[in-house]
Amino acid sequence: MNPLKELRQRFRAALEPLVEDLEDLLEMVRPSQDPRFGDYQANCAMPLGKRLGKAPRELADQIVARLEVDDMCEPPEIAGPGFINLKLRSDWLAARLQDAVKDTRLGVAPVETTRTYVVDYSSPNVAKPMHVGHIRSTVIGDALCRILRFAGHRVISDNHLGDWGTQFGMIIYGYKHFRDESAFAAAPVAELCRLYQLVSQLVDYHETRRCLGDLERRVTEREEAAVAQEAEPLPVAGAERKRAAKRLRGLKAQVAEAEADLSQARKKLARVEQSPALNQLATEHPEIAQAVLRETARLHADDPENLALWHQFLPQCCEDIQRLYDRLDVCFDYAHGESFYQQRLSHVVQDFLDRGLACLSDGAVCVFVEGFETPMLIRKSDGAYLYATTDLATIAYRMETFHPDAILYVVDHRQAEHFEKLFAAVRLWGHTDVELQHIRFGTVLDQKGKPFKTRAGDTVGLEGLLDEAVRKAYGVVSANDDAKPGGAELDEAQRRHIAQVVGHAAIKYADLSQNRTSNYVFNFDKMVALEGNTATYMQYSYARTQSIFAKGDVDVDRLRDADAAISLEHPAERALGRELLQFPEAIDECLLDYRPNLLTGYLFQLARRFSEFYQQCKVLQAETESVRTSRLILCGLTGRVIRRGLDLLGIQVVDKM
RNA sequence: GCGCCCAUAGCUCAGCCGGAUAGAGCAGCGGACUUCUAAUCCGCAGGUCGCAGGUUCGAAUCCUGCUGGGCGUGCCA
Repeated sequence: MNPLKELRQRFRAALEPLVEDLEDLLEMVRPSQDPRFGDYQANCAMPLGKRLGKAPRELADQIVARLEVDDMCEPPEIAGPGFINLKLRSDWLAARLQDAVKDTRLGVAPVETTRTYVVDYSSPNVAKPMHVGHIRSTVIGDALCRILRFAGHRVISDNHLGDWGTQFGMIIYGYKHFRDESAFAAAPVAELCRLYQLVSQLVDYHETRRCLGDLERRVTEREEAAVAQEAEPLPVAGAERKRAAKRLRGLKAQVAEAEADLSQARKKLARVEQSPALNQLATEHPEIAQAVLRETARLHADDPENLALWHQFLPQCCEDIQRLYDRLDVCFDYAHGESFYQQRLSHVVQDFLDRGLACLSDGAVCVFVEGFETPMLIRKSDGAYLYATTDLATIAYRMETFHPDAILYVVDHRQAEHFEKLFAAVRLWGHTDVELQHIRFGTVLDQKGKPFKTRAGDTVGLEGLLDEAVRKAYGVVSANDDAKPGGAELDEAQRRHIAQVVGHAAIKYADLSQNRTSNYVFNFDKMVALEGNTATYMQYSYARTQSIFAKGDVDVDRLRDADAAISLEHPAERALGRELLQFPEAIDECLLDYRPNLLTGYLFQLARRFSEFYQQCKVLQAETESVRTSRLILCGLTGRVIRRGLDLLGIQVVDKM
């Protein structure tokens, strides 16, 4: 049972005779923020008073008089200007807890109307090794899928792989010119990866070489502009003076930016030029960028040789990525990459043209969308298609194949405008009865606050990151085990297993516990810190629930069926019990705006309540047998809610830590 | 230039479709280990919620302006 939902139902009955249109009033029934005001509070008397022109306190009296909550709550109290404070009765709490104990869904009722969701997330470029930038989409997307499924929805997870772009032209070119036959035979994935990076570096080298003059010129121009601005006499008046100062600051920042770009470009060049081998390759392949594009174009034109290579390489590339998904415990129903939609692209463009939704401009096919100055391009002037084209084709396919009620895109916030245009174009195209959501999240930043760059080289590989987290977790697990008063309890294999679970969880949780819309500063130490609001704290709490059963030799399942009474005499018991009953509320809240951090927040609160309870209430040595049983049941339910909650986040638990 | 996002404790952040005295974690200080696992708990200290107006019985939350930062901005994804 969802207590909040139940209370709102009761308020609905009480308010209906008083007022029409009461949905917004019902939303004002909510959990109290301060325990002194009870468990829930209704704030609807004040706005209602305004609406009806009556005194809010008087209305609160009327509402309370009609409110039938005797079975559920202590007598409601009216406070301040007209707050209605509600405290749940302990016997009601205890009865609902018993319901939850017997319920495999822990009191979370399936949604009344099942919807079909397509969730599009992770979407790595299969030619490149996955790096830290892929974490957020993968982890958040996976968590949302799990939560939606648990809530009772039909969920189709789809990994929109980047498997058809220039990166394959690079690999193909590299394979044809640079491959090391024996390395390829021994470890094809690693060799393909090397080839990609080599070609990418050479392309980059020539591109940078070509732009160097522009970069130098830009620095000079900006310096001159800044000097000129500085030479201007400052206006005397306040606002004008401020504006001038701001302009100067802006110009100086631009100079710094240009200088940084230039110095980075020079470093890039030096890296190649200082290596005789690379330098030679660069000299031998001056037109490599164009050659790569030609290989890509041949692939797209169904050239038999390149297509065969693509068919050979694709599974090998995916193998590498799959290993990471296995480690992360992430899986997809479908992995329809860009290549899957190739045949449809020309039809999409033609359809837009035929219906007059798109037009030609400078040789490119454009969809103009209201509210945006710049159009969405769906075909380049050279005839090539763009990712917007693929996105449109993908939506059409999903609509006819899955008939979804909603499609969620778990993608970096920097693509917000792209999605706004895309969604608008889809509406023009006629798909109006589907919820399209860009589940945006903040960029992963480095320590300096700069976005991780995919090309710049210095990205942290995802695999190494996971290894490091596991390594750190191993250290902490061992230290904790060694420090146990009765001596260490875990053997080497157990420690390693626990370190795997704890390390991976640390990385996922660090991401999920943050509001997805804010930027995510990548901080290794913070990620794997094993204290505070972390997965480890939750996992530890879970392990403690299990260790009580082990120590007391208690059969949890038998206890569950025993129908024993639950007592909530101690404040810590009551607080824990109420928290446990709010699991359904946490799920609801979380799905309202697709924000997993609301679920982590709930779990953290629950784990804290449990720690308090654990500290203050002896379980195995409880005063009486019935209190002991009651507390054991609370421990059992706590363990199940934590385990289930973490499972919904894609995080596992262990019985001993 | 235009558009979008952000600004809350020393640090990292939560709270943001209006509710009572703004919350956590980390760091700091002081307590609690003959432990049902101290990876814990209790207490203290820490704040002009960027600034200025406005709407309201009531604003961190909504509106306007400003300041500071980030991102995006027709043929990359």
